[in-house]
This record gives sequence, C-alpha cells and structure tokens, in this order.
Amino acid sequence: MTNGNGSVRGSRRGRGEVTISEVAAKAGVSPMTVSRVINGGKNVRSATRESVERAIAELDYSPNIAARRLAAGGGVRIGLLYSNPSAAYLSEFLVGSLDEARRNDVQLIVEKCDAGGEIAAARHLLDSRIDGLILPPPLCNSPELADLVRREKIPAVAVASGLPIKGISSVNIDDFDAARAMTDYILSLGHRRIGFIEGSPDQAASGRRREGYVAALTEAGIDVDPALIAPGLFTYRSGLAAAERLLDLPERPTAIFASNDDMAAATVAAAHRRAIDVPRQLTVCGFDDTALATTIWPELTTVRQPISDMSCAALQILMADIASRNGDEPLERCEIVDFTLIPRETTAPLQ
Amino acid sequence: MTNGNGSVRGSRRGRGEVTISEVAAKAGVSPMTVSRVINGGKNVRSATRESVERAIAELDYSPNIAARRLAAGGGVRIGLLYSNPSAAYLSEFLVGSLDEARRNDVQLIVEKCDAGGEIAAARHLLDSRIDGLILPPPLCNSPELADLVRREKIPAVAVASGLPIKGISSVNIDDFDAARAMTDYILSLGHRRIGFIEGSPDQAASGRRREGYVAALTEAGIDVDPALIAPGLFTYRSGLAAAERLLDLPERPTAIFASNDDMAAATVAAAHRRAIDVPRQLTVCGFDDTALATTIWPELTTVRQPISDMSCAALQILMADIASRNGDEPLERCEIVDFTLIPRETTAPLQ
DNA sequence: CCTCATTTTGTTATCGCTATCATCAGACAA
DNA sequence: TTGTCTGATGATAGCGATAACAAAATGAGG
Repeated sequence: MTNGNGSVRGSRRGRGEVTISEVAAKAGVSPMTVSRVINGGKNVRSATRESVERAIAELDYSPNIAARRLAAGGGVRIGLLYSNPSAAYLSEFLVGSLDEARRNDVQLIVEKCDAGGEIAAARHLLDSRIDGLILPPPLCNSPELADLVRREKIPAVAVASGLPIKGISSVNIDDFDAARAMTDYILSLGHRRIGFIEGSPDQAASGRRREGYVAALTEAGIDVDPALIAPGLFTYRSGLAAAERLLDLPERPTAIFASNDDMAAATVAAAHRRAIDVPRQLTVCGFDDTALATTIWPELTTVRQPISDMSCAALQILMADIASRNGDEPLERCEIVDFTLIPRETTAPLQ
Repeated sequence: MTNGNGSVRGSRRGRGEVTISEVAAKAGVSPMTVSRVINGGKNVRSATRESVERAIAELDYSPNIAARRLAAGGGVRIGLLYSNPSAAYLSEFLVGSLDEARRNDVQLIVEKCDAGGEIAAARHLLDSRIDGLILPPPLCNSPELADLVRREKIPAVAVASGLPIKGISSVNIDDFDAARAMTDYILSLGHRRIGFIEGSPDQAASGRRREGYVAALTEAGIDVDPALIAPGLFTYRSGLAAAERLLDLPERPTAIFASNDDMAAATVAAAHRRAIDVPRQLTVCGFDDTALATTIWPELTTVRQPISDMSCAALQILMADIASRNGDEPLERCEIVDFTLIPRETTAPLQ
C-alpha cells in the first residue's frame, strides 16, 4: 500500500523528522557542532555558525524534545504557582511563559492553589523537583512563600509584586510612575476632584499606585482630600462599595481612578445605576488592561501592563539563573518593563 | 569545589530514578520482558508477568516517558490554535491541556491567530510538523479550517463546537440539554415570560442553545413569543443592545436567559441602568461559567462547562488517535461531557 | 620555525526504552 | 523418537540528542 499522502506532509509521521545529523551533513560539520549552535554554544566560529544556521533554516529543523531530555538527563523544570485565577490575567500570563518555555524546551509545571494552601502547594511543587519558581500576583506578595523560597534556596521570580523582594528576582512595571502618569492624564483633561480606589493592602503594588496618584496631585498643587481615597480589595465587589461611597459624597468627584480594571468596571456600573453618564458626567480609569477592560462598555481607559512580556521575562531570568548557578544563593535581579497608557472610552474632558 | 548544586538537587527525591533494567534484575528477567509487561504485552507467561509486576510495585518504577518516545519513534507535537482570547475561557482551557500534555510528554504548540488569519496560522502550525490539532471555540466552527484539516488528513479535535463536525473529533457538553435544563429551572421559579439572547449565528452551539430554550417552553405548554428572542454575538456590547431591546418591550420579560456570561453581565448592567433590581425584578442567567460570572455582582446563575476537563479530554483523544494511526483517515470520536447548573445570585422566584 | 596556550571541531559513550530478530523450550503429529 | 511448529524470552541495535574527552586548528611569543 502506498501512503497516498506522500506530499509535503509526508515528512510528518514519526520517521521523516529532520535530525541533527542531516543538518550536520548539509552544513558539512559534525552533529556536535550543530548541537552547540542550537544551544547558543560559545566557541563556534561565526562562519561555521552561519552555515549551520542556514542548514537549519533550509531543512526547517527543530530538535527532538524527547531525545534532548533523555540525553541531557532531564530538562529544566520550572513551576508556576498561581492562586487567584483572575482569569484574564492568568491567560495572558500563561501565553507568555508557555511560549518562552516551549522555545527553550523547559518544562513548565502549572499548579493552582487555593487560598491558604500556598505553602502546601509550593512544597508539592518543590518536591516534584523543580529548578525554579514563578510567582504571579497575588502570591508574589506572600511573605510565607518568600520565606520558603529563600530557605530552599531555589531561584524564584515574582511578577508584578510592586516592589523588589529580598532574595527573589522580580519583574515589574513602575507602578508609581504609571499611576502618576494616569493621574496626570486625568488632570490634563481638566479634572480637579479625582477619586481614587485603592487596591488590596497586602499587595505592595497598591501602595505604589496610591503614592503615584498622590504625587501627581501634589505636583499639580492640589490638596489631597482623604475623603476621595476609598479602600478596595481589587475585586469587583469591593470596587462597587468604594465607588458608591465616592459617588455619594456631598461634593462628588468628576473622575475616579481605580487601582485595577475590575474595580473600574464596578465604578462604571455604580455610576450607571445612579444615572450618571460615563464619560460625560464621570471619567473612570482602570489599571492593568485585562480583557475586562475591552469586554465592558464603554471600554475602559487604563494602564497596560505587558503581562505576557513580563511572564516571558520572568522565565528568561530563571533560566539564566539556573544555567549560571554554582550551587550558591540564587541571584536577585529586578527588571522594570515599560507600561503604556491606553485611552479608551471612559475618559473625557471636564465639561 | 563540591558540587553543592548536585547535592541539593539530589536531596529532592527525583521520582522515576528507577530504570527498567533494575526492575528486570529484581524480577530475574530481561529488560525486554519488563517492557512487554508494561505495554500490555501479549506472549508473556502469567507467572513471569506477575513477578515483573511485583518488582515494579516494589521499586515504585515508572517508565521514563522521554526515553520511551525516543525509542518508540517520534515525539508527538500537538498544535492548539486559538483566535478570540476570551481570556477567561482560554486560561481554563490552557490549564487543562497543558497539564495533560506535560503528563504525557507531548509538545503543545500554542498559536494565536487574528480574525481572518485562521488559515494562514493553521498552515503555519501544520508546516511545523504537528501530529494533531486542537480547536477551541470559536475556531472549532470555522468551515474553512475544517476543510483544511480534512484535506490534510490530520487528526483534530473541536472543543465546544456545539455539534459534531464531519471528519473531526469533538468534545462537547450537550448544549441543547443544558439550555433546556436552565430554562426548566427558570420556569420552576414561576417565570413565564422568559427572554432569550442568542449567541453568534456562526457558532453551532448558539442554535442548540436556542433550541433547548424553545423545547423547554414548548414542553411546558408555553407559546414561544418571537419578540422575546433577541439576536446577539456573544459579546458584551451585543448583549447590551439585546437586553435593552428586551427590557424596552411593552410587556417586559421577568427573566432573561443569555447564551453566555458576557451577555448576561451586559443584561445585568442594562437592568441596573433602568433601575430594575436583579434578581428581585428581573431574573438573569448566563452560560459557560467563565470567571466573569463570579467577578460581577450580583454573581451570575449560569451553566458550567468543565472547560479544563474538556481540553484535557481533547488531548487524550488526539493522543489515542495518533497512537493508533495506520496512515489512513483520522478517526472521528465525539465525546459528550456533563454540564452543571450553577444557581447563584441573579435568579429568584417570580414575585 | 617551533612551543605552548587557546580556540574550535570531532569522537565516543551513553540516556532509558523498544523493534527486530534470534533463540529456546515445550507440544504435538507422524 | 524425531521434526516442526508455536509461544515465551533474550540479545542486539538503534531512536536523536548531549557530555566529556580527544584532536586539530589557530595564534602569540620567543
């Protein structure tokens, strides 16, 4: 029986996979040299490297993950522990790190933990022999987890922790700057009474954002009215309560800056319930640019965190750390990435 | 220098350190025999099999997947193509298939495509030598993609496509049953004028859901009022328009069943804008149980699809298909998984 | 022109498992 | 008994990649 399939796709099906030897043959070098080129190896003459790379491209070669793992004696395994599936956040996060993980052939082990079970879940990950750990918010701010990580001397990266954490690498945007920029933007629209809804007090980023808001007002010569700052917990519900409090103030703010998108969405809802039009009668801004921001209507003006870039960066830091490890303390790198202000439909000049 | 690194790692008990040879030695047979026992081998005397199995149990042996794949030929690569990152959906989806992929050491290649770029993206995946393809909604309903898959004779699984698709396996809940169950539930609360917001017409599930709604009403002896069925597109915005239309009807429905959570959330918002209390004056239900359902307030009564179980099942189907493949047509399996009705805060008995 | 230090490249030996084929023990017909 | 056949087992050879070491090429300095 012929495999009536023979065309381009014939190369699939187990056997036709391009191997490292074929690449080597085509490039006129030994397989080992190809291997070195693939793995960013040093000590390869650039002429050789180029010819190998050309061969790789022409044959559309990609290494066999199983063989590599077998030969290399178990690849790198990195744990990703998440707790609060702020789904929108998580999915973007996953996409970023997954992609990078696949590119570098590291095993990403994603584990969820319920509130209170952080330590148990982390232990579980540790026991399954991981070489590094990624901590997205809100876990990145858990002191217990940080302790555990330090004690086990395992490389870890906190993402969006708001502030650096001792003994742990981190990837952040500058929350202070971002909040200040957003507040400046609102000020530029003419608003003077700007309400602020705070984030969860146990997240360091919350404080940074409030400070940014305060700084912008202060720099603009505006007194900070404590009544305009309402506590929140990053949840829709807490945002609803906070927004109601602000909107029921005798002298209502003309703009409200919520510390995340969920609370901003709640603010929009609260305003609508009071027949206050957004943005004509009330400007609303969020933070994070999660999917929710464009899901609701009107779409939220917000600050974009490049979440998938951040998780990708986290993975890179870990890999570098693991690769360069001498058995001593994990290194502690802090990376700051850029945020972007995204004006959409919930902001308008003061009438 | 001592290898401080190695020792740390050594202390974390690596599982699967036991090899097939050790088992063979302990059982007094050759590795090959052990292999046969493991792989449901025929032609092994039952006495031999038992002794091998005992050895396996005692040593707590588990085979090295990488080695197995290498020896058995070709690692499996499976593509996961997604387009509309309904973030909440995607993240749950990813978690399910990722987990299963890791467990079986298959490479999951996640690729995103923009609207209109489905074919190009799929081709790209195909060209990168994948052995199977997973299609979450809404791509699972793309006829062009289905054609491509059939033409290339590559095993594929559509998840939540609503209906079976010729030549492609699928994993679904019974959308018809689910919608009927939800409608029955609303009826049981005493409601008689029940509005329905349809999903996107190009998604087969939309039709099934409407049919379920109609069936429930019919069975209850209630005439289906076409005015109570409003078209939608699964987006918040379309839901808002549909809800407004329903709420502005001369004889307003006392309940609205939206075909997904986004549109249900929009319905709640529209109601609030009209000062209609949910659920006291209006019962609202969604579908899918995405994160949005519990994000907003009041929390949505909805139908839960076990998304991560479904994506996990999809991967299993693919793996089975690939493993049993003889070079002929991919098989076409349809799996139906259970849904769950989740009553939360947006439904109440008719006053 | 030769030596020594330093790249750069090639060789060999696995990694843990399974395909393939050879081998061997027993069953059974002649 | 002898030969043939069948099913159970073992020996050998990779799968595709990398580690560790060996060899060759390069370059600097005397």
